[in-house]
This record gives sequence, C-alpha cells and structure tokens, in this order.
Amino acid sequence: MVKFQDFQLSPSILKSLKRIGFEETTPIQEQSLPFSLAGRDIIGQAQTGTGKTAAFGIPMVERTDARVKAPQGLVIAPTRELAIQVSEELHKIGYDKKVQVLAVYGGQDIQRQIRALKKQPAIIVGTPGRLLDHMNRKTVDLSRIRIVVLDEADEMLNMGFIEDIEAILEKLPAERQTLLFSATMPERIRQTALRFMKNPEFIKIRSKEMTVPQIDQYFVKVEEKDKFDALTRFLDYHSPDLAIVFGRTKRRVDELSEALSIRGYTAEGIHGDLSQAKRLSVLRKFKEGNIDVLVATDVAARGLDISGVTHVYNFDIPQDPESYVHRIGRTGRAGNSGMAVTFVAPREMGYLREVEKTTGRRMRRIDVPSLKEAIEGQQRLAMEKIHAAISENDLSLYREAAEELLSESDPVAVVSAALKLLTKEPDRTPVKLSFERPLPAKRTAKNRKTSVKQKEAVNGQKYFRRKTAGKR
DNA sequence: AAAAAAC
Repeated sequence: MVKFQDFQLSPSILKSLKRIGFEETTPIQEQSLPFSLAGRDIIGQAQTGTGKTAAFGIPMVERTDARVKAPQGLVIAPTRELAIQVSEELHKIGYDKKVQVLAVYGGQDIQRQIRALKKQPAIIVGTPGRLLDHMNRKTVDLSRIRIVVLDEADEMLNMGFIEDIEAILEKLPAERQTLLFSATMPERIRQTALRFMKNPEFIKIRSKEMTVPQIDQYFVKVEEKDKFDALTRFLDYHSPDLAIVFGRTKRRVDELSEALSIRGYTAEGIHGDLSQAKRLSVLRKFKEGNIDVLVATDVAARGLDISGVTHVYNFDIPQDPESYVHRIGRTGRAGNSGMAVTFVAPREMGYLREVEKTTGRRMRRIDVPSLKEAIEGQQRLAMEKIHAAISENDLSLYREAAEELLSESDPVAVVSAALKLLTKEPDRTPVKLSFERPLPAKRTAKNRKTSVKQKEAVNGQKYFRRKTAGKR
C-alpha cells in the first residue's frame, strides 16, 4: 500500500490530508502523482469516486506559491454542481497551506464573484460559460496560471463545449501544466486533448483496479406506455434507500417526478432549467435522505459524488454509451454495491448493444416484477422498519397497549395488522405522462445489410426503418 | 437529437 507520506509533499499538505482522513493512495493517485508532481502533463482515465479530485488537487495546491498574489491553478468542470463539489475538496486539501479556492459558475450573483476574484484566490474552479464571461469583463487574471485541469473532459471536449474550452486555454500562459481527467476516452476526445497538451503521460485505471466495485447491470424490455408502471413496480420491489431515475428530457423529468409524487413516493426532479438555488436544495435534500428518488436529466450524471445511492434506473436509455457509464457510476460508490436497471423499448435494442460494446460487459435481462413481488418488497421493508424500531427505540411506553392488544386478538393478526399499516401498497392512481418517442432504430451489424436494401427501396422513408430494428 | 453552459 502506497501512502501519501511516500511522496515528497509539503508538511502542510500532509497535515490537511491527515485531517480529511486520506492516508493511503488510490490507484489513480498512486500512478499519476509521480508525473504530476514532476510537472508533466497527464491524460488520466478513471471514474469519479476513484480519488480523481485529490489526484489533481494535490499537485495543484503543491504548485501554488502563497507569495504570488494571483490565481495559479484553474479547474474547468462541465456542471455547476461539480464545480462546487471540486472547490470544496480543494479547499480542504489547501486548508493548512492557507490556499484560497473560489468557485465561479453561472446562476450566481456576478458582482459577488467579481469582489471575490479581486482578492486573487490562488485556485479558481469554474464552469466554461461564466469563466469566459469573467475573462471578457477582465475581472479575472489568468496570466499567472501554472496548472490547469479539465475535469470530466469527455464532456468538456464535446461538440458545443469545445469552442469555449479552446477560447479559455488560448488565454492561458503557454508555459503551463495541463491535466485532463475523464471517465471515458473515445478516440475523438483523445485526439482533441492532444492538441492542448505537451507530451502527456497516459494513465488508465482498468475497471478491476477501480475502487468502484461491481455494479449489477440489468436491462428490461418494456414498451413506452408501460414504462411508468414498470418503474413503480421496481421501486416497490427493490425498495431502494436512495435511487436516481434518469430521464431523457427536462419535460420528462418534470412529469416523472410529479407522477411519482402522486403515487406516494418522495421524489423530486433536477435539471438545467431549474434555478441554481432549486438545484442545490434538491441535491441537498437527496444527500440528507429527505428524498428517496431523485429524477434527473444528465445534469446529474457526471461527477457528482453522492454516497449511498443504491439503485439507478435508466427510465430512458441514453443515446450515448458514455452517458450510460456516467449515469450508472452514481451508484456502487465507496465500497458499496449498486444496481442499475435500464429500460429499453423494443426498437432501442441496438443502443443496448452499443452500450455493452463500450462497457465491455453484458447486461442481464430481467422482467418487470409482478404485483406479488412488488407487495413482497414493501412487506420486507415494513418488517425491516419493525426490526429497526425494536433495536433502536425505547418501547417501554408502548408495552401496556401491546399487551392489551395481544390479550384481545390473535398475535399473528395483531402483527399482520401492524405490517399492513406500515406497508405502502401498490398505488394505481392514474397519472399523466407525455408520450416520448423511442429513439430511432439503430441498425446493428446483423440487420444492416437488409436495412440498406430496404432504405434504397423506399428511398429513405422513415417508417420502413422501424421494421429493421434489432431483435433479441 | 438532448443536455449542459452566460447574461
């Protein structure tokens, strides 16, 4: 086991790491620190939850010089929530070195940020849009940046984002260290990344080396119109402690969280159209356990470290395999096991194949739980509640009433009644959910030949393509 | 084609 003490780190950083409780390195830290501390560029592939933030945070804090009154480290993150989370962790790592860390992101009062930037924090963590805004206003000084990090880089270098990133990187000193981290590494992203970097060292944490343990991956074939009832069956059967349901669009997320609330689940939605205050409060409630089900677009797919998520349901299969990897990475963290269930409309089977190709793992097919199984799941939960109440509470105040009940009725009947009252019975309240078109059929290798022929035959008429959807 | 990201 390699420890942080084995590296040549400043005493102040070792002190902070000790306070956080970091002693042994994770694989990504062990393999990247020798290069990053030596000033080399790095392209690192690892999931979140593997200690990535400390892997770049330690060299970044190490590199800052308290005597220089200007930002020296810059982290760019794809979502606001991730920027906040990263800045909090960097703050902890830099605490004893007295390194100031500032997060700048959209949706927050810009005047407040400008005042904070005037104090010249040593490290800035930001989202691309707001960072550019500050650069144009000349309210941020990036002339002394010595080390820059692109976090969740596959997302950052995607179409649409790339121009922003390029514009930011162009304004940074050429004499700098660039670290790039990403959970997935498509060839296209790798090529783009190389343009910004100098002789980078590639570090890849293979999945068996990841501290992220096994996530059991399943898929269920279900028609669009049956999806919602299927979801509630799964929620009842699994009775997850904390679950995330991913939907494809913002409207979908609104409708789903509303529908789940109507059926008696404590659910709330999160997506990019909500105010930043609302986004943060939903996330906080979820982290505190005051919401059982978080319904989300891909805004919540990347990088967020929420511990204790037991189940991920992909209500809609993601279009990009990379997105799938990020989504299921929200569960099975910090040594816990996790379960991911992906809903697939029959004609979307081609996407499932693509995802499996990317992850290198097969998903096991399961069926929608039966009504009986759903009820059993809720009864199991009720029994757990009773067990917990017995071991955790002082029940002396209830003894007399309990004895009275038992003297009047059959003991099994008394307990059955208590169980019934504690069991959430399947709710069939009708709910409104707009019809979401399944993704267009994706041609798989098996049926490609025929589909090309058919396409020619009908001169590209869309409805014919449906017939060529993959079968499984 | 959707989502994220600036006002």
